[in-house]
Amino acid sequence: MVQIPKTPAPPSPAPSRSVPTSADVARLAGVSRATVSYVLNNTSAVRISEPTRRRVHEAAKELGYVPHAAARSLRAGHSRMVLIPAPTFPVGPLYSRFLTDLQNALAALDYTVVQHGTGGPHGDEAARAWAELRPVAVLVPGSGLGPRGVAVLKRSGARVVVTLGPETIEGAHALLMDHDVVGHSAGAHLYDRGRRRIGVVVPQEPGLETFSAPRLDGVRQSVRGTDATVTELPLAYDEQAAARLAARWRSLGLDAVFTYNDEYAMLLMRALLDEGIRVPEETAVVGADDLMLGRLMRPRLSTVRLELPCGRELAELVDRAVRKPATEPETHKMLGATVLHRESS
Amino acid sequence: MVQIPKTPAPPSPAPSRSVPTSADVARLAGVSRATVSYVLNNTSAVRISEPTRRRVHEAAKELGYVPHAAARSLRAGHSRMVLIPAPTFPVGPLYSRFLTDLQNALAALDYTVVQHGTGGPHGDEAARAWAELRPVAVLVPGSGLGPRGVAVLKRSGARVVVTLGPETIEGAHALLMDHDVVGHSAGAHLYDRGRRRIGVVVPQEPGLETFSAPRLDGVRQSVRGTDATVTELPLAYDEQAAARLAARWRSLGLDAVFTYNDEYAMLLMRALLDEGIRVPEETAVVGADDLMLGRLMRPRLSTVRLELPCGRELAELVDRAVRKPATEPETHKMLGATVLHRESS
DNA sequence: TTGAAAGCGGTACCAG
DNA sequence: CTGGTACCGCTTTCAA
Repeated sequence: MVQIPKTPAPPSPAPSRSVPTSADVARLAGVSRATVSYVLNNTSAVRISEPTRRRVHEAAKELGYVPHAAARSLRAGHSRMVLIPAPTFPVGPLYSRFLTDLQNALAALDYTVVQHGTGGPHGDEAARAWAELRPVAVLVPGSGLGPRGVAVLKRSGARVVVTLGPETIEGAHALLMDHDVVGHSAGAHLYDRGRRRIGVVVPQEPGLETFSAPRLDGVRQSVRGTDATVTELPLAYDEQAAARLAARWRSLGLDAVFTYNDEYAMLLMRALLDEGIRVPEETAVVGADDLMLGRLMRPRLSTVRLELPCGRELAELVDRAVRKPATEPETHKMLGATVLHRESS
Repeated sequence: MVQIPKTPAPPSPAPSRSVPTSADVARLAGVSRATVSYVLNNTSAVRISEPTRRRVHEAAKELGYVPHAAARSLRAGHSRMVLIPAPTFPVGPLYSRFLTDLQNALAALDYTVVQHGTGGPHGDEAARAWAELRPVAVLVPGSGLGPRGVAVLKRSGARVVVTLGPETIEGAHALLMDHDVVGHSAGAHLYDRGRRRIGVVVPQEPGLETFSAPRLDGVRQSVRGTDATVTELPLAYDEQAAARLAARWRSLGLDAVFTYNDEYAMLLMRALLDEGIRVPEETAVVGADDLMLGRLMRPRLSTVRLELPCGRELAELVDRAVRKPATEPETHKMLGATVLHRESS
């Protein structure tokens, strides 16, 4: 039976140039849109005859039909999109791997993971832009999202908001990734090795305060109530700055330094060595993040290895929360830290 | 005037828990949905009285109304979403900065940038998942997208497909980011400095072939027709592997090595030095990507600095192509490379 | 200046 | 087993 289009002569001159819809597939297969939907979604509540299924599949393939996610989620009233704001600063291999793991784990649970490039600084206004996409879950690394932002997301249908930062936010699940454990480990390690005048490098680069402040704080905590002192050392990520700091090193009277991460450690350690300061005899140096390259320094760099939650764990937490949103926001302390003692401390 | 809901008693028991729509705003403001749309979009073709505008804005704010992007783009027939597949491997600070720049530039042109976490390896099936989102443009770094994938995207409404890779793909704009210029620069530099037996490190890590193969090829090209030889040196990113390679270094009889990038350079250089091989006297070492840390090595690491296109340029190209899709796919050679000669070569 | 109504592409009821 | 149809939330004519 030949299908006759309902509209006798559609004004569109070149139908080939437009995007195929399920109606086009239905027309070509000689069935209704409903049937197309049933077939392509393998709807179990409905049995479609094998010949029909084949015709639909063939028509879909021939037209290069791809379903329209927006239309689908509009109708469904919800999506399976997990939204993660894209980081605005260069991110280390650690976080990179974590993100890839997480994406794969979520993809395995049939979520669509999307990193949204935010215009302004991650803030409550950014939350509005995210909310427009009606994600089912939002994972926000770092701080910067306030209770208002969380509220906006929740009001627009997000069933889960998870913050991966140093603090708990009202209304959101929190994966407390408080970097203070890093500083704490480093501080304790240095104290145990007899160091008492501890410097802590704080990067000048913007966007890193989120991590550097808690790390500094962790060192402070670790020596609280002892006779050890903690000195904050602002440092920009370039050789001259490091050289300047090294030049006045002896006047600072420090016997140890925790450098925020391995990159700053390598930068500073090189400058110290060039200045004739012996490591670790005169000054112990501890970095963080366990970069491969730290092992190449002489002396080999001691470092604090951060243990991020594995992607699958987090993915399952998200999935659980999506399915049973009644649960109160949970707070988990997710971060572990281990000192890898090598030669520089 | 009190508004009376059209439906006498809607079955929804808790309307407070559902997402506010423009209809809710209209109801609260005592106007029609059309008016709400006009006000919130500042539609210039229609003049709305000031009191009405205020009422609408207040209602929207009170309800915490956020427009539904899917519904909007469904109605409009197009979106302003630019889709970029998320990289699946740890990415350097260089590319990281490039991406951030690009995102900002596109955001300034009022596009929504979204990185899509692909399940499988970037391929033509992944293109289907991207196409479901109906992005107006797709930027694909690396290779892995074939002509079929491009066709799928185009058929589902993408007005621009740009590949940022080593090769041109049928139907897509190509920003030829052929990393061969990196290898070429390094090879030429080494040849100029009298080196004739050149090794090239090729990382064993998966996902890096996209870059390593062209870089190797570039070195080959640079010495074609001369008496110089090029030797491929597979290397995993760990200390033992580097030590093993260094142990048999003298038997290889090489007087120079280009190491893919600075990280591998540092790894290998350390191993060579530990083996007692003098750099650069016996063997010259050149890395790539100009990492800060390379400067800290002794001898300071020579490197090839890659010049990525600036984000704004690319954003404008995309914007132009979106607005005038009639244009033939263009092919641009976007990559420059400069040798930074320091002490290791 | 404002409102009614027709869709955009899919899904899921209910009837046949 | 399949077709008709009423939506999902929003924009945009066309009338009033």
